[in-house]
Amino acid sequence: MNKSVRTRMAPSPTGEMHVGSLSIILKNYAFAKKHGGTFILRIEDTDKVREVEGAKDRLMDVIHKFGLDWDEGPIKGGPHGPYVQSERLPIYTKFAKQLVDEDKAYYCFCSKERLESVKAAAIANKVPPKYDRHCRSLSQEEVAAKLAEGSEYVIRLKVPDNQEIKFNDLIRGDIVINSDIIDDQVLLKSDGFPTYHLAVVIDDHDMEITHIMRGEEWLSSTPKHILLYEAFGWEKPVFAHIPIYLNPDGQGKMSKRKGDVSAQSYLDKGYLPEALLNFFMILGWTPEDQRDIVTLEEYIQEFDPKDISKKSVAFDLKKLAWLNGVYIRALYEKDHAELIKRLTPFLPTDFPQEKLGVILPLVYERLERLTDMEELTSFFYQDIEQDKELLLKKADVELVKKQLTEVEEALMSGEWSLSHLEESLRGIQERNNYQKSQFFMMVRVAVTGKKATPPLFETMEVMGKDLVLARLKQARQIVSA
RNA sequence: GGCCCCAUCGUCUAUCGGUUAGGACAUCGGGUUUUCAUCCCGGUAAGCGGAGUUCGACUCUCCGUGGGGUCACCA
Repeated sequence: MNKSVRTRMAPSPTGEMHVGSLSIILKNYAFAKKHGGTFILRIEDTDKVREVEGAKDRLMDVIHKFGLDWDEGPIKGGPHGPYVQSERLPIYTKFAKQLVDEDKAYYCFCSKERLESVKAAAIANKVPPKYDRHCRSLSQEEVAAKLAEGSEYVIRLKVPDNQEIKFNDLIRGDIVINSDIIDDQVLLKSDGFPTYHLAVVIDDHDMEITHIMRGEEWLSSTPKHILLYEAFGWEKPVFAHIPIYLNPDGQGKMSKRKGDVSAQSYLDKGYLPEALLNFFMILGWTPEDQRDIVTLEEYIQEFDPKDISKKSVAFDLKKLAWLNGVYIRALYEKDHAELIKRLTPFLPTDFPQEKLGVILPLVYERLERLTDMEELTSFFYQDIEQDKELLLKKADVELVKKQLTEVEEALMSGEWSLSHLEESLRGIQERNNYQKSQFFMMVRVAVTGKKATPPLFETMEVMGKDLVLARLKQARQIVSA
């Protein structure tokens, strides 16, 4: 292709960034980068009723948090601005009027009430609800009169009768739809704002978008856009409708009812942005060699939208969790300091920061999410309560008391080192021929209060002599009680 | 319901007419180990159904069935 690739993502500031939207941003971004093209961010804020305060900034903020960025768009600007639709109103009005002048669109003065009753009647008669084109046949004089008296109006597209509308989708191939099922679409709303359909077509053309990669939910409105491109006589971009994410159980598109849908919420839950990105990459697309771990750079090289799977995919949380663990372990190996930095916001306020460096090596490979850190390490700095039943598992009171006393005495003296700890405890176990699993598990529970912990000796070393001795004493009291 | 899209292990996928249908996650079992985790090894598990086309269909066609999307002065 000789025309430089230009892709875009156009979120609407009506809520938080959806994981599906972010995934589509990733694809548009990667495709543009792969071809040395341009990725554009455009804000589609034409619905003033649903707009949410601050949403626009959070949308942009989240994109940055995932390490992505746009080449043209809000903040950055660019040769095709403004990139916020509410700042482009005159453009839409101009083109809408142009369509009316060319007899490709018309004024409609129908009241909301009339529209409602037309719809209700259609439903009652079990026919597809559709505008009855009441105003399509208004004479020029009638329209002029209505306009003169200041009646509210919208501008609707004159959709042709029984016409085959064809377009090609990069992922699905040729798609043909009969125009009869398309309503005379509202292009310009009575508040003067354009509808999505008018605005996207004008902006995508104006911003010279070459490839539209968007969610599959837009597939059925693409014919409307095709009609508009043809009405304006504009060249059509390449379309690629990307399958949507289904709930983890595979039932229906992702909904708040069944889990988190905002990209930010996954960050908040301790997923690494790069792990999430990797997850988006391999959900519905596989690299040639079928590997699961793909970096952004590799993705840019290898990704091709035409290879995206056609089917909607379940948002498999299990795989995400696995991927996140892989990324946490890799980050630890690569850059301790960076992992510590990422972990910090997830630590409780009483966490002993100065000990993080020695605690982390003990637990990092047990972290599936950054939020796991608290649960995994709380016994290092918070009071614990040992379970008597657990302490006495596979042994009786007298034996456990004896064992605890022996351990206490052994650790009282000598230097506090890993080798000393190991020699002492192993010595006690071997000399008395204690059952390994019983003895070490008992000590583990006594010292940490937990059945599952990092390696015992290392853990005790990091805890320090005072704490360990105190815990042993506490355990002895609980057993005796 | 109309229209559109889709259909291989539980999940995500490989296969692009001829394979013992492969991989990853999950799951199960084993090894390493004082627990958990990591790591290593192994197992269970799939072509929705029915007609065609073909020497031969998971793969092509059609019809069912199932799933998803969409039918606003929302995007």
